[in-house]
Amino acid sequence: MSLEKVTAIGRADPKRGYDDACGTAHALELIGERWALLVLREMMLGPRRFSGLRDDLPGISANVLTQRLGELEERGLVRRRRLPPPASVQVYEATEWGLEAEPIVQALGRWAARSPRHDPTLPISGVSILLSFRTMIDRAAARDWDSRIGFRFGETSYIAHIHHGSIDIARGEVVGCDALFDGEPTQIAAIVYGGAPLDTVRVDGDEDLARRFLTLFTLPPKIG
Amino acid sequence: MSLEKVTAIGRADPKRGYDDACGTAHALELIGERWALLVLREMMLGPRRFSGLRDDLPGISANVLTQRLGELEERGLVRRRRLPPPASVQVYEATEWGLEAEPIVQALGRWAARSPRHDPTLPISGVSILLSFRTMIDRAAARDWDSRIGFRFGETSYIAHIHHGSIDIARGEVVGCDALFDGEPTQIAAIVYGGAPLDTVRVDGDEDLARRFLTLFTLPPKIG
DNA sequence: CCGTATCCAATAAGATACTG
DNA sequence: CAGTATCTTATTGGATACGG
Repeated sequence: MSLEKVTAIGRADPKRGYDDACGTAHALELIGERWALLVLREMMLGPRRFSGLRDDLPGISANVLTQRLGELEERGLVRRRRLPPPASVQVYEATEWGLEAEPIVQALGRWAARSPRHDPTLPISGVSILLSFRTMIDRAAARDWDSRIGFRFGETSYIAHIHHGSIDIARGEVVGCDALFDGEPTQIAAIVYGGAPLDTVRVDGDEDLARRFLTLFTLPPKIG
Repeated sequence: MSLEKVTAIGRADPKRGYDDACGTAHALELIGERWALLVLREMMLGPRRFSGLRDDLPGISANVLTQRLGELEERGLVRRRRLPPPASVQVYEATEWGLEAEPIVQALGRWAARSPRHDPTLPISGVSILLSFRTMIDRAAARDWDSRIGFRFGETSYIAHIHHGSIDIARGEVVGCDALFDGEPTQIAAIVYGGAPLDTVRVDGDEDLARRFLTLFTLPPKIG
């Protein structure tokens, strides 16, 4: 009894708390561990499998991913679900509350984009680049849009619906799109944010629309 | 079997980066270390001294505070300044860009306030409770306000100016206030967010106004 | 292929004592 | 007061091995 209790109190409950009523401090107890928020980010556009998470989080080790998933689940941010047969695979999905953390992801991203050290040529995941669109969209420029842009990143595809200055993103088949990008997320990022030429990815449909789409996203000015 | 140098080279350059172009990941490289964001938070309402930071971050050790301050300075979020004689003390202040991290602090705080594990009776710093007012103010309820509320927390005092649904906060002498609170930040938090009685702190000036002020801040509903 | 568990080396954090 | 230095503990990441 005593051995179990000690371990539970000393480590499991608040792993290493801040003893601070401030909501910010509590948030850091929930999602402040290394990798935790990035794991949650990867679930922002739908459930993910273990290996997908691992692939899109370069550098995370399997045991750390297991541990983070367990913590996020225990804290109510992530749910583990087994898909019905014949798929029968296990997936991890963000809970309602977990999805509500997107403003945190956005605030961090918007702020860090001004960093002189930010390197937009590093690899980036499909979820990240699409979420960055939601963060960086120029609402004024997109005010009169009503278009569907598809993205195919290997196995997984998404549709972005731009309308009334904002952008909805859903995972799903790329049907009924006005334009379709097919390529590596990192290439798309290089084009949108790094000014790279469009020819490193495949574009189907209305290419002019695709070009104009890419101009809807602009990084804030660097500091200095 | 394995080469010793490989690991050393592989991780020497970026201390322990995420190798991810996503802005969120970069933000975590800048302010994701333990304590870093809370140190920055304490500077959101003006420069702070080493010992003040230490006092308001219960549990941080001196060496970790030293290290975080050095990292935040090196990354351009914090500046070290020596006040002119006769004060001649060293203070740490957030840079412009550091101050721009306040939306991150707010997003985290707003989100975590819905946590079932959040304990508003823990100790809280003066800066934290005042920043929480900025996060939690009911803009509709404060729309027609134009009042100055003073706060005296030991040595340090602040004036909050509520007007047009928002709230400006500045450190400084509590002159020209319509009401003044004098007490422990933790007590104020218990009153505002925990429904504790008003009599644990001293209130000067318009007590009715002070009471109405306290109702301007409401926590979002808990999840469940 | 999907995870989980275990062992090990490298870091980061915490506690405490100490110095200008 | 404002930090350093030092020692101990905890966490992380990598490799690997193991069961479904």
